[in-house]
Amino acid sequence: MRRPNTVIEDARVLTADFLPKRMAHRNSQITEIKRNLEPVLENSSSRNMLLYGPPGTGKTTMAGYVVDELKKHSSNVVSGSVNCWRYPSRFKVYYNLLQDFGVNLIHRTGTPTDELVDRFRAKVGEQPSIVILDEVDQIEDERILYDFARESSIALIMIANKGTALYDFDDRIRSSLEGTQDVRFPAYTKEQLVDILEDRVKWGLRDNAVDDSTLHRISSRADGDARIAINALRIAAERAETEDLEEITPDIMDKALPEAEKENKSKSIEQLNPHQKALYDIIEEEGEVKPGKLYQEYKEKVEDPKVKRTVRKYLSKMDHYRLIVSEGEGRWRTYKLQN
DNA sequence: ATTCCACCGGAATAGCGGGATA
DNA sequence: TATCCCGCTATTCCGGTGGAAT
Repeated sequence: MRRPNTVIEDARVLTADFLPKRMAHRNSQITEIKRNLEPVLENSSSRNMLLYGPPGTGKTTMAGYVVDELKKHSSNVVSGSVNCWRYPSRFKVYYNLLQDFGVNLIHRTGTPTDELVDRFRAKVGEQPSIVILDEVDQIEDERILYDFARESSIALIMIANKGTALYDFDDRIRSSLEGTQDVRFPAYTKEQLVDILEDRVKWGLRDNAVDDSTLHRISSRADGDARIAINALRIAAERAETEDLEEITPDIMDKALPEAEKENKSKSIEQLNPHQKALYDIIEEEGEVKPGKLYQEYKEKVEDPKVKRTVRKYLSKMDHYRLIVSEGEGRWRTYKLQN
C-alpha cells in the first residue's frame, strides 16, 4: 500500500532532459532555427547551424524541441542525433544516425564503415533529413562534416560550447561549412532560471509545494545553468517526499544544490576505467600535482601501468569531462580537481 | 647563444576481439 | 578450421615548446 505523494505530481517533468512544451526565454533562437530549417520541407537546401553556449543553456533541448515541432507539420521528415563526445568515430556517428532514422541494422564488428555510409546516403536521398551533432568539436573524423555539408538534403545542426568550435577543423572542412548560421545561447539570468523552474513546478509538483523565494534561492546559485537548477529542484522534491513534508523548505533546497553538482560529477566518475580512476584519486590526494610526480605515483599504485602517452590521453579526456583542470604548459603544467 | 630537459599531442602502427568467408 | 577483414584501443615514434642550465 503506497502513500499518496506529498509534493511530486509528475516526476518526469523534473528531469533536466525532459522536453518541455514551451521553452522560456529562447524565442529569438526558436524563430531563427525554424527559419533556417524550413527550406528542408520544400526539399531545398537549408542553412547549416551552430548552436553554441555554456552548459545548461538549452542547446540540446532546443534542437530536439524544434525538430519535434517541425515533425508535427510534416510527417516525412526524418531526424537523428549523435553525441560526438560519446560516439566520436565515423562508424559510430553513422551507426547512431541510421538507428535514429529507423534503418534496421545488425551490429556486427566486421561491418565496414563505408557500407553504413552508403546506406545513409540512400536513406537521406529519399526524404528531408535533419542531423544533430552534439559536442561537434569532439568529432574524430572530419570527413563526416564534409560529407554532411555537401549533402544538400541534410539540415545540419551542430552543437558546441564555444562559438569557435569549428575553427580547429581543416581548411577544406571550414570552407564547406561556410555560411553556417551561428545561434548563441547565453547563460540564463537568475530571473530567467526562476521562470524555467516555475514551469517545471507547475507541471511537476503539487500546488503550494514550493515557495517562490525558495526558487530564487536556487536560481541565484546555479550560475546560469538550468540543468543544475532543475536537478536541484528534483533532488529537493524527492527529499521532501521521503521526509513526508508537504512543502520544500528553504533548508532542503539549500542542501540540494551541492548534491546536484555532486550527482553531475559522480556520473562522470562512474564512466572512468580503473586506470583513470587511479589518476583521479592521486590528484585528489595531492590536491595539485605536476605531470612527472603524477605518473610516478600512478606507476607505483597500479599494476600493469599504461604507457605515458596513454596516460596523457586519459588526462585530457578527464579534463574534458570537467573532472580535473590542467593549468600551464609542458612540464609546468599542474593537474588538480575541478572546484 | 646554444643545448638540455620534461612534457605535449599528432600520426602511424600493432594487437585484440569477433564476425564473415572459404 | 584457418584466414581475412573491420573498428578500436594502446603503443611507438617523433616534432614542437619554452624555461633552465651551460
